[in-house]
Amino acid sequence: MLDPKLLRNQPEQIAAQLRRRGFELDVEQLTRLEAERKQLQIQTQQLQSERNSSAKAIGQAKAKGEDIQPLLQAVSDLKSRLDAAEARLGELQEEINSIVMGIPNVPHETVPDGTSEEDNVEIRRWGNLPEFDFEPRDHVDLGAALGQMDFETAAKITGSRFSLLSGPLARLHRALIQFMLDLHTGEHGYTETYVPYLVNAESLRGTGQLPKFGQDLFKLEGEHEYYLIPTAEVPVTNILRNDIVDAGQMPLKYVAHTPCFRSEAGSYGKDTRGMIRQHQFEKVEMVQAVRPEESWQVLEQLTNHAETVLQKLGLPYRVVALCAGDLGFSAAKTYDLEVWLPGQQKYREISSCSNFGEFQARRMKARWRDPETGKPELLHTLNGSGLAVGRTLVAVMENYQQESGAIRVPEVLLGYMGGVEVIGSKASL
RNA sequence: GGAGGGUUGGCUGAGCGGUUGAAAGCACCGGUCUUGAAAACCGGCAUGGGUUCACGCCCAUCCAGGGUUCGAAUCCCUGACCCUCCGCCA
Repeated sequence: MLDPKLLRNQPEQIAAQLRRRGFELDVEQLTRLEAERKQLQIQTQQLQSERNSSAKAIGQAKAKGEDIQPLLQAVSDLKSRLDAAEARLGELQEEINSIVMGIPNVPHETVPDGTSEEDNVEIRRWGNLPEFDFEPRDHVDLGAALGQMDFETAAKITGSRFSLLSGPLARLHRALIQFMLDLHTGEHGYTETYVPYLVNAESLRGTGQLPKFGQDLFKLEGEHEYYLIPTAEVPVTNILRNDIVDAGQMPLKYVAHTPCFRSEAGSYGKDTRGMIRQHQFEKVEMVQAVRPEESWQVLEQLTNHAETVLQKLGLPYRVVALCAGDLGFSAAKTYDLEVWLPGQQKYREISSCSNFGEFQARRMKARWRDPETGKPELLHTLNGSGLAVGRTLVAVMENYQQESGAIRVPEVLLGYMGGVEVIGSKASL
């Protein structure tokens, strides 16, 4: 949520910034509603003030034993006028609020211009692309040949966009999770958290998935209005909702592994092959809550934390700055990490690291006490995948494949693999 | 599933329907004292909104939403969440 004061006082400037990301702010409508609200609010408050003072006068008169009938007479029609004013004000505020909740974050000045993925800007590359003296296969072929990745059976159990892993490949998947958590807790200073995988609507509003993107979510039927989490960002960031954090505890750094559930509505026909785009996938997510003045520096650090995972796994990648038009709803700036997939001969997104500034914090009233002022102030939130586990598995399979179709286990994962060094060798079966 | 109890400021915790936006304690900030610190003492200290050049003034907020009333933290209804006991259970 943007600062309502800013929205009120300089709507044109904000509209210009939002236009960069392709969002058209109806300034005329907003200023009209605001003017109306203001006038109505003043009027309502005057009536309330009148009610309060007359009620007080009646109380005092009664205490002195005076006759209160004339006073009661005087306020007889106040109530109806006040009720009407309050009702209209409430409607108006609701209307304004629903508009404001639907306005995306303003892109940071360093975010490149552009309207789509095509305009994203490559920042840096790491690693050498693997060279094969055979035609590299993609993870679907590799997995099928191994007999350890089975989309048909997953479709039987549930439907499309689910996967079934087995044997050493399933273990490799788990090993990646352990490795990532150990790395972020052990070397990057994050606190491991275990969180609910079902969340309420308020939490989704806090991080920005609602009210606009309900169609991307799986919603439970039944007694409770609960949703499956689309990312750990939702439960982890909402730890701070309605909280005031002591300055001494900052920065707060959380890491969590969770499954993520996405309906992928509107992505029909896109990435239908393999594990790239699934309704259910595992992700290790880093979340930070920091002092406002630190957030831009922290975004760079957090991105580096995600990069470290790829570096340790020896997976070549590039870092891309999303252009304004490609930014997510709540983000002020985002770096995507794209890993090299030999099977597709392409870089594919494997992590997304964003600074949300105070956008999420304002929605969820996540604050910290600034020792300078002694006042509670909005903190800044950031998060990044560290990493998407399914896609990392894909990347490992494709980059570490052998001509035989076997998969060599990356060095850093050996300790998690119970002695398996090559998946698909006789020894692993 | 059954029966009770609860939700008040950063925290703990009082609160007869009428100067209660809210006692008290803790925490925090400032001051006195002290060589310094602690202790003691004095003072300050909720959030959001409106208005003012400013001092200030006004409005809202005691889980949420309705209701009763001239007036609600306080009474009534509904809901959410938490706790205790019983039952069931990984």
